[in-house]
Amino acid sequence: MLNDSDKQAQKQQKASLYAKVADALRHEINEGRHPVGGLLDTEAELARRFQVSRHTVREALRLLRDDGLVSSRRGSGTRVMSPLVNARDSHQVMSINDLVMFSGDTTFAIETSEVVKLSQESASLLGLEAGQEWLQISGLRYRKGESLPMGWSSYYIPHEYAHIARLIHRATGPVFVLMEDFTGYKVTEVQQKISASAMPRHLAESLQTDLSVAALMVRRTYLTEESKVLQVTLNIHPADRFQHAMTMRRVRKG
Amino acid sequence: MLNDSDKQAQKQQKASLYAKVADALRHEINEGRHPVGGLLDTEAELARRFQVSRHTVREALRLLRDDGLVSSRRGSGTRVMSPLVNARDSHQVMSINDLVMFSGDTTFAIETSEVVKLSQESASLLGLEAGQEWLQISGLRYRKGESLPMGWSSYYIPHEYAHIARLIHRATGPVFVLMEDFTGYKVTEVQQKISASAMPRHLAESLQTDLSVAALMVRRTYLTEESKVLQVTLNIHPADRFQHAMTMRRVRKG
DNA sequence: GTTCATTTGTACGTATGTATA
DNA sequence: GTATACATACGTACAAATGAA
Repeated sequence: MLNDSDKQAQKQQKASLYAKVADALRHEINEGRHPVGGLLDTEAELARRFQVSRHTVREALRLLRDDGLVSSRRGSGTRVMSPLVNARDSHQVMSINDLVMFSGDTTFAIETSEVVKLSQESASLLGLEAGQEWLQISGLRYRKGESLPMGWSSYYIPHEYAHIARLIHRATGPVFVLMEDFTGYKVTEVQQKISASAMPRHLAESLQTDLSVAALMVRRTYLTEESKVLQVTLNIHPADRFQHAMTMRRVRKG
Repeated sequence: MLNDSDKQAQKQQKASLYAKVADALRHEINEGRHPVGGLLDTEAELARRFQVSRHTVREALRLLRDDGLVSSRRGSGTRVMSPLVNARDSHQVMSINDLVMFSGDTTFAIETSEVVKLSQESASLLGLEAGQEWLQISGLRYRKGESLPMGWSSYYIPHEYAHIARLIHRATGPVFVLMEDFTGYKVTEVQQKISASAMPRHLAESLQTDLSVAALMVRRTYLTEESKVLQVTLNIHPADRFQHAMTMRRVRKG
């Protein structure tokens, strides 16, 4: 049986050069040799010190950046991040099972596609401003092979992008990916709100359900870096046909 | 005002070369030009096609890999991932607003604390096996300063750890942290299921609500690395008093 | 089972662009 | 404006894994 330092040594021996450099720097940072908030040695200095090329140093620093341990800025340098921020356990990584719902598992039967002016009521439901115009695409969503719809989906898209409506018909992946592709914006934040309510009267018939069944409402707002709303989706499900599942995992450290 | 393609073009013009290559490939994949599960062109081919160096192609592919869109294997090639798996949401970092709920914001008024044998019904609700014995701690949860309860909370803990019940009374942070501390296990995974239902008859009175109001049910299962269930919590909220909010953010690099 | 061409991974060198101080 | 430091991009070479002959 190998002890820890043996194991570590063995590990280091097999590791790539940039991984060794990264481990060395990680160790130095953890030991407090580089003050938090301070600048790390420059890439050129590190290359000299470890007797490797700058390329190798950059690959090593990339690993540390991916771990949130350091942060680099062009012209400035590479800074050691606060351990409060890095801490790896503080951010948990989740796989969002139900976003998968929007790919191959389900089909979306579009019923309406039109530009609408938001009423006070629907605006508050969507978290948008009343009176604004949005492209609204609505329809029933079915699980593959099932005849009862799993819910009613509505997409709201800024009316200036109304022309991508036709693309959504043959879309395979999530719609917001299409939106990113065609607007040039990048979604950096998704806000999700899940609530319960009574079954909306006007949907009971299409959903082939009873007004006594509760509804699960899932609203997602897709925001760009500049906080522009690129898309809002609202999904309304009969309580007995859908539940929102999610798994959070502690990130394992390298 | 710029139209879409102008904006996209402008954005592309400012972007780095490898970002442009990545965007082009992303676009091709989204359009279905590269079959899912199939091999992408080799790095050398892409370099020739885009008239860039292999280095630039590799940087572009790195972006796509980070997004989970493709996956590379030495000796084999670069494969287009299933859209079920990719969708880049696989690594998103979320701040779980509602887990905060269990700390300072709210108070928990314990009403019952006893070891129960799970009925078939409650077992299926909890995702546990019927007939097993669990410590059940239940009570009303209040927001600070409010007189109406925001919901009914139940904690289920393996009966062999029943002695930590008394600790929960004065607990400040999340209960599962206590559990980790006293069992020596570490929670590596939390499964969450959110569903809607009718208001359970036996809770309407304590919650001071009406049977006509729907209920939002949030179940969390805390698992150790060995998939041992360390804790299950079930929260039942009147639809008008609670909604589950969550924010997902793309991890920023650099 | 071995050999061999293919393909990605690692590592080096060099040069230039661009943001920062 | 100038020097510095990271970012981008070109090139080359070899290592290691893969898969087919």
